[in-house]
This record gives sequence, C-alpha cells and structure tokens, in this order.
Amino acid sequence: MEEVEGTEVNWFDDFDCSQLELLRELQAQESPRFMESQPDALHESVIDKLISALYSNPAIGDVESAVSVTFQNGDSRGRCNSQPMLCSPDKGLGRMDHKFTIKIKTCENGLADDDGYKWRKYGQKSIKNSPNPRSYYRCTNPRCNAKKQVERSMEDPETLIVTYEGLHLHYTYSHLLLSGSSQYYYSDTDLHVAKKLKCQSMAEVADPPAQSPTRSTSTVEPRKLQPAADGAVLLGSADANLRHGLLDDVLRSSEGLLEDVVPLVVRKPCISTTTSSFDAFPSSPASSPSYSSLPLTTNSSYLDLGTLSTIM
DNA sequence: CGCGTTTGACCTGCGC
DNA sequence: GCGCAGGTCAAACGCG
Repeated sequence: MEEVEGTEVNWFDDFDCSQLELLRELQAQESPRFMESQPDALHESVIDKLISALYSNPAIGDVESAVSVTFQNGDSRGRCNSQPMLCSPDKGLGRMDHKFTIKIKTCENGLADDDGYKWRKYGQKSIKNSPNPRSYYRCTNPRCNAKKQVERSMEDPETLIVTYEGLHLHYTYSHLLLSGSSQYYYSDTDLHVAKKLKCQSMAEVADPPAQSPTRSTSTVEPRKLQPAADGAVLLGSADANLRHGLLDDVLRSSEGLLEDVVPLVVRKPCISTTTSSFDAFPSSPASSPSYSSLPLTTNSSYLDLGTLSTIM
C-alpha cells in the first residue's frame, strides 16, 4: 500500500480565527450589501447555506479530507500512543469507491480499533506472504453495508491496518448513547442499546446527577433566532455567546453526518484504550468515553475548512 | 437463548 | 481453461 502523507491538523484550531473568517468570505460573496451594513452579523442566506451543507450527505471530499490526516505519535496532550498514525485514501483522492485505509498503533493494554461502530466478524483469511491473518468485519446494522478488514502490519506487529469500505447508513452507537432521542433507534440492535439508555435515563430521573461540567446534546435548548428586518440573523460581536452557540449547534448537528463515515478513532484519536473493539459500549454508558466529555466547542474542528469550502 | 466468533467450504476475479 | 488468492457464506461452537 502506498502511503500518502496527509496534512497535519491541529484538532483545536481556533474556530474564530480561521473558519469564521471563511464564513465572512462567503458572506461577502452572498450579500455584500448586508456585509457592509452589518459587518459583525451573518446573513440568513449564509447560515442557511452552512446548515444545508452540514445536513446534507457528506461529500466524499469531506470524508477524505477528514481521513487524510497525519497524527503524530504521542502528542503533547498526554494521550496514549494508541492512535491512527497515518490515514490515506486507498485509491487516491477523488474516487467514489468509499474505501480507505488507516493504520492504528495499538496500545500496550490492547487494541485501539474502537471506531464507535459495532462490527461483526464474518471471516478470517490468511494472506499470502503475510504471517498475520486478515479479519473481515461487517457492521451489525442489517441495513448498513459498511465493512472493514483488519490485519496486523508486517513491519510493525503493533500496528493494525484497517481498511474501511462502504458508508454507514446510521449514527454511531456513541452518538446514539448521547442523543437521548428516540429518532435514532430503528434497528433491533439499536433498540437493545436504547433500552439500556432508557434504564439509565430513568435512573437519572430518579436520582439526578450533579450538574455535569460537560454539555450533552439532549440538554441543549434549541435557540430561537430573531431575524432582523432584512431577514438577517444577528450574530454580531455584541452577542458572541449566541454566535458561538449557533455555530456550536451547527457543529453539533454535523456530528452525526461526518461520524457516519469517518471512524471515531480517526476523528478523535485515542478516544478509547480498551482491550476490545466492542468495549465502546459497556453496560454503563456513563462510564464510557463519550463525546459529551470531549471539547465539543467552537474550537473543535468538526466544521473544517474542507466543509466550508464545499459551500463556497 | 441470543449473539458473536471460528473455520472450512465455496465463490469470484484475475493473471497466465 | 486453469490455478491462485482474496472475499464471503454458513454451520458449529462458545459465552454470558
């Protein structure tokens, strides 16, 4: 496999400094007059475009830009070394085969191929000229045709080569755990997880936990935007919280789209150091690593430059 | 009992 | 057409 070196990405890029700037560029194109009169506001058309782009199916370019990321082994934030080392589209950029390969460095205490989905192994095959067999996995969701192949690297036995094929037609189970909404539960397997969630939420109702420092999707109140007279939604600097809040919500709403096709381990390196690929959903979801405990703020790179570029 | 893994058999594509 | 290698199927089995 030819390894394509990706672009190094700071997962905590300052949203305001780079991505909001792109929004303003878009706005300058969309409605220059409004931009002139309200330099600190985003025009409704820009917001509509942004939202529609995020709510539509992810373009393959978004996926590839998301996976074409080089992670440095052992970063300065004290994460463990279990993280994707190199991500590369399997057959080059621009192809529509929905297939890409990542390399994952395993942790000392186990594998690190937890990608947020539940997989079922359907085969194993020894590969010619390779001492390590290749395992074949299929998404447990019967309506989903996503597959992955996992094999150990010949050069480095601690490295797993994971090839993903096809797109997930559903949310990740991690997302499901956080959603708190029944709209995501549609399969038997999902219902099984949902039942656990329901039990947990009922327990929380009976014994509400102390206010969490993190913010889950289910607790986010929908924001009521007050359109200005000319149809614009004022998100000026005087209301930075609202502006951040809207973008935060947009970012959050996009979570279930990009994550459908980009493995969790790619999007959030080393989110799990568990010993099994299926340990992402322990019986107690509250104890599992979850998005709600991650810095899902406007500093997040969920809305990346590539996404913005698709609507410009 | 349900779900996931294992594993040998079978299928398919490709090169010669 | 043949053989090989990779991919998939499905029955058997294990585990909780």
